[in-house]
Amino acid sequence: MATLSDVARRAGVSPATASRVINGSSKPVTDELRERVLAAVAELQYVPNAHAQLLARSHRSAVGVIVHDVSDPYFAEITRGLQRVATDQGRLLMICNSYRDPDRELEYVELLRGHQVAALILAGSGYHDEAFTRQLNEKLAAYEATGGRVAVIGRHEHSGDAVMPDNRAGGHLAGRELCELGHRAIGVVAGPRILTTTTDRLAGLRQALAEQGRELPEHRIRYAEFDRDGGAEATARLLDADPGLTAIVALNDSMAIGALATLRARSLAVPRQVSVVGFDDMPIARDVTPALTTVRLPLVDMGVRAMSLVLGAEAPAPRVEVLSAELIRRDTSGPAPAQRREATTSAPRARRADAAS
Amino acid sequence: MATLSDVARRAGVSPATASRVINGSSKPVTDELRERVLAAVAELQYVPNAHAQLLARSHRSAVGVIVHDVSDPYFAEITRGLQRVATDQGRLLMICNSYRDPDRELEYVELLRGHQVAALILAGSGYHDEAFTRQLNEKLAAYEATGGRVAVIGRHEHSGDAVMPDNRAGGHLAGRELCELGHRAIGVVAGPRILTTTTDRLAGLRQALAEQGRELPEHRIRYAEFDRDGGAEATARLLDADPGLTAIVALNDSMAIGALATLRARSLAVPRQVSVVGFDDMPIARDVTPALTTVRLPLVDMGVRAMSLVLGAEAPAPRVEVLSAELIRRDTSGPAPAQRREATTSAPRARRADAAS
DNA sequence: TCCCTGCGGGAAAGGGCTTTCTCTGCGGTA
DNA sequence: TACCGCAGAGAAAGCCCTTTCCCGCAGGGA
Repeated sequence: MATLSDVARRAGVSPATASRVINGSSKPVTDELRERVLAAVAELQYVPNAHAQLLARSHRSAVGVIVHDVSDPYFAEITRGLQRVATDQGRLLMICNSYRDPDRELEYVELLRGHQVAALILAGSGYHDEAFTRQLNEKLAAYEATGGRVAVIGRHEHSGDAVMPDNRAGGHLAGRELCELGHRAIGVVAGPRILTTTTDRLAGLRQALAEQGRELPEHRIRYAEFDRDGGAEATARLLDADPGLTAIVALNDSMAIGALATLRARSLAVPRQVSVVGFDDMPIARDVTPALTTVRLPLVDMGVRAMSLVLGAEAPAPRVEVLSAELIRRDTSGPAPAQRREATTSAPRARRADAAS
Repeated sequence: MATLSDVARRAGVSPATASRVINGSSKPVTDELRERVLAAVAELQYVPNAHAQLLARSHRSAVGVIVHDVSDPYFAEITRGLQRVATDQGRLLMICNSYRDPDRELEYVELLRGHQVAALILAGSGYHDEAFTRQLNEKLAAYEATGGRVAVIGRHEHSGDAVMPDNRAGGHLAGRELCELGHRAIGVVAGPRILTTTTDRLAGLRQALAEQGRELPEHRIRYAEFDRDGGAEATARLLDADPGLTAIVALNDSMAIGALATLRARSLAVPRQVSVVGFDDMPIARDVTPALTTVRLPLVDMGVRAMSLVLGAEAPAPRVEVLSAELIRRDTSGPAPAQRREATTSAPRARRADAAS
């Protein structure tokens, strides 16, 4: 690899001058020397060693991002928002997938810190895990102590600024909608219970039911992976245990798609026999058939805000921005079938007649 | 930020010793000193400066990857394959999204070279653009000349090893299937014509029709962006121009999903009135309704192979691995409706009666 | 007893770049 | 003419690590 001094030698100038030409320094250089340097760069196909540069100018310009998985639409959208702002400001993003592994999350914080990022953004649910939360907080605090900026998206329990989708309100929206449609036997296809996102959404849902004097018994909840297959499987378990269900809330859209797959496999008509409500409003939600009723979160905006917070002026105290959820009515939700309402027992098909309550 | 010498000073040892402890060097260090160093590291929350490390050990270990967009399922799957191999070998991946902007692609090659990556992988279609292709090739050659390894996925026109999905055979598969189902009025929803992927797939399709003595007239092809909205829009244009179409081939699954949306909006039954065949077999293909008939490409495997090539032994000459495509029959394809076959003119609805040929 | 060996540790030389500081030579003012 | 100031170029001091080379010392063989 050609180095700067190779270029300088070839151009017959000092490395200092070469550097100035290459970086468009404010220090003036005569046109003749400039030309010579540029020519040498072209001839040698010179590319500056980024590590050496980064080391020399102790600049911190890149921003580190830790997400569950960029190719998961939820995070893809958030990342889009992050990128938009970062690009505007000429910042490079270093994106890391934690695949929801707490240890990996911790490692990535170190890694990114080691890479001298100017700021750190963690997106994705927090964990109900005291020890881990404390550890992560220590690391983040240490990073902030050295001038690093931190923002989290969708997790409240950490130091630094936070952008929070209103998961609880979203859960409430879904619950209220189904209640108003007359559903009483509502099952929930939930993500891992260790995630705060799961419990927050569940809490909102529970509250909506409570307002109608109902409750959400634990046996009507199935926890599984937060993805399509998890949703399919949880739905199957739910239906096996309680065939009288008239509605299913999936705690994210991927799971909802899995739920629809299971319902289709069992020839249950959506929404005539069973309604389905998702969560997140990922782009694909409108393209499944029937189009998915879901709770929309302003994902791109969440990314934009987080990045703005972290690149903007420092605040005396951590800021929290809550972004609200919105119900998007499409075609997977409809009135509860009269004859199926509140099929309280759980024997096979037969008992769909007893309209309870 | 604490530095290595801070740690060393605090532990009362030399930086050399501190470094050895921290990196688990082969050189032995007495337990007592080791303890002291480790304690100092913990107290100072020391994290080595990655740039300094990378500069000091001139090790090239990371691998650069340039894709269109990681959150596009096509590339997400490929990336999964790349990751798998890279992780196994303890390599870090630097992933860059070019968003199909040739200039950005060129920039990223430089950027990654500047970051001293051990290898470079470019995934995604090539361009029909001589000037660009030449430029990129020069850059890649310069990189290879300094010991860098290069592999491309899905583009043939560059130096370095190549992993090629058999786009042409895939197009042929789709075309033959539709011919066998009796379709004669076949429209194509294509990606940008500047992409070699588009033209390769189209060529295969054309060949399949030619084998049946048919041809694919240019007016039955609509070029648009390689995404859902592009597919929806192209389908609309296609249908406007030629309402007698009984089948649509979309040149990737995202476009196929857009096509399904347009068909649904126009109340055209799939596959009864119109068949649809996609391309790629992204995960979502099985979850749309009707489930998408498509041409499967071994995306993950493509990633695995490319990374293996690039991290494996160097070959005297560039290698090319061609991976074959496979037709996946699902529910969007069916026999051509008898009365709609080969509606050759293009006036409005009325002429669906003339069953030609 | 002397020399050699080997081990644990430190000094110091990079690695490639940026940037401050220094130096030279020129034009302009007193 | 003598001096000042400044523009343009280079020398050199870092930036933070890794790693080679070297040194001192203790133990073992002759």
